[in-house]
Amino acid sequence: MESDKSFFEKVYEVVRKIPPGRVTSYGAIAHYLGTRSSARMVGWAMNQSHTQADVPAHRVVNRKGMLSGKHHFGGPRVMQQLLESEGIRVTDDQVIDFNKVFWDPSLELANERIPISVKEIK
DNA sequence: CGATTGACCGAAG
DNA sequence: CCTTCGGCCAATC
Repeated sequence: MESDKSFFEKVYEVVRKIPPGRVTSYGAIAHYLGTRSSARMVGWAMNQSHTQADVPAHRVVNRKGMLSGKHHFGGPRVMQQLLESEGIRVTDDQVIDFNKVFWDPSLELANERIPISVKEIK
């Protein structure tokens, strides 16, 4: 079972499954892992994500769709460029149409079917 | 070992 | 919309 894997490893695994042109939030990942309240740990996992490979951390933003961790990519421009390169519109450190590009692991991975879930963001 | 910090979230005022 | 607060847990000081 996944019990062998650390919390961080689970986070990395989910992040790797984020399809191009999509983004998710720390809370969504935390919720998917069953630790909704530990969204901060997801952030910490991303901080250590540099130790892992193929972890598109740029597809993970906070619940507002803001590029909160852009400074951790080696430059404040890197994250935005990576997202725009995937077709995601970013303006002023915020993802445009966040509700449309939002990818919720607890929904997409649970059913393993067609993506695109129009989730309402407050 | 105690206190602080952190790529967060949600509720309350 | 804003700020403040509590919670959660690991890494760092």
